[in-house]
Amino acid sequence: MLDIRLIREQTETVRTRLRQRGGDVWTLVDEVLSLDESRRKAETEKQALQSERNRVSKEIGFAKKQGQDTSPIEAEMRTIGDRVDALNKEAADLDARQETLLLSIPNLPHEACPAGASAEENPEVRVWGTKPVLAFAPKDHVVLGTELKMLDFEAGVKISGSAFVVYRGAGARLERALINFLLDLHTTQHGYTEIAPPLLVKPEALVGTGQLPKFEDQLYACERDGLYLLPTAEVPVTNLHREEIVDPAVLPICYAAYTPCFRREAGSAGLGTRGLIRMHQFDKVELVKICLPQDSMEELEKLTANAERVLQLLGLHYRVIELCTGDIGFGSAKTYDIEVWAPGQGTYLEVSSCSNFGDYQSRRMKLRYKDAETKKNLFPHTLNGSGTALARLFVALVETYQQADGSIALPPALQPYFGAAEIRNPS
RNA sequence: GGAGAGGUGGCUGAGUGGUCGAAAGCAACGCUUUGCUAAAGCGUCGUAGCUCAAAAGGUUACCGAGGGUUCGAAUCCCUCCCUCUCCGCCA
Repeated sequence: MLDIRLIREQTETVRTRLRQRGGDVWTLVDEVLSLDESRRKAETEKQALQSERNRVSKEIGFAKKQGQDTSPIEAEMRTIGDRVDALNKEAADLDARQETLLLSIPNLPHEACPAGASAEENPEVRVWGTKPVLAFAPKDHVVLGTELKMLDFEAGVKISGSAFVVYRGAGARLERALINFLLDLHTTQHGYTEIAPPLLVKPEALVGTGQLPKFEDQLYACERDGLYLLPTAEVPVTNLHREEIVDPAVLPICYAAYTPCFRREAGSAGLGTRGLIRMHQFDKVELVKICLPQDSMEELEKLTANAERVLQLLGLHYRVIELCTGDIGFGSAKTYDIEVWAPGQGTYLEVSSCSNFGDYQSRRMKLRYKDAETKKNLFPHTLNGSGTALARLFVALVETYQQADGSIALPPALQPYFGAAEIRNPS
């Protein structure tokens, strides 16, 4: 969340930057400021009374020891107590309202975030490789996966409903090979520590990373237990250090985690999309970083490069785009999306979104570090990016490496993980 | 799920109604002494809010969480949560 002091002291800047996101969130600035003013007024008044009460209470203690009758003062203090209670309620109420409001205000886009109204204005940053040229009409992954008995969409529907899939045989094995390949790459080559987190998380964790309170309708909830299925490993992994004061010497902290991700995709336009493109459950390897504020932009570049490395090693053509102010996510200050080419789709698919959240998440989750010089507790910056999403990587992979005879030739990097060089029809 | 024990500052641990944000020890940091190390001495050493132009200072809150009793609560009462041990169940 945004620092209320920043809103107070640099109101115009905050308003302007929020405005760049589009919509009308910027209008919440005035609301939060007026709430803040009443809150502080109530607080100050309350504290003056409490101070008075503390002082007199001590005097009563002394007087009683000397055997004096203190009942008149006590009666007087009772009325002060009542006023304190009332003011306390008022202050607590205003504080809660301010907190709620602050939690629903998105992050400020960074100066380095390109201005723009919508996805159409996202600039392309770079392109790697070229679109593969096939000597035949490419099949899409649904056809390929079904023919090779790797993907069973009907079974997914039977067991769990639409937008669920069953991987089987070589498909299940390929998925597992990809997971291992990605984790090994990031842990042994890029210096990330592997994490295997719980898949059910508390609401506090989701507030910390920004999914709650605003996006509850996108989450699967286990109401009996007050837990949610995670929509991304970003949630448990970033929250590993929630409410901690970390030693700056250990920064940057770099974590890599494989987890399934669960998303309701309520109201999502693409939910009817054919195949694996948009599922309620999909696998993902997520990269998370916690670093010093001055390092976060450089870390974002590294993080993005680490995710790109996946596609390079797999020989998949991709492009990197930068999200403009009108398109970046709720908590993000700057985001790169990596889109891989899928020949069967004839389009680019987003397989990674790498974001610098600045101190937006760490403030929400009270994650801090003690500054070596000033000894003050400051908020570190958090980042995360997919490294990468598996389902769409699967799509790009089988569609790119499909052969004229309907088999799939796997790229060399994956062969040791898969245990074979190609996937053929098992029958 | 059943029974019991317990939750106090980075850690250990004292504190059963008043001057306690909290003794003491350890750890950490700074200074002094010291050829280095070690040791000793002195000092500093929680978090958040409000106030203040800022710093200093002042002030409030926080002893698992939330309520209650009281002029006054770490301390008394209630509810909840968590941890540990044992039993049951279980991958």
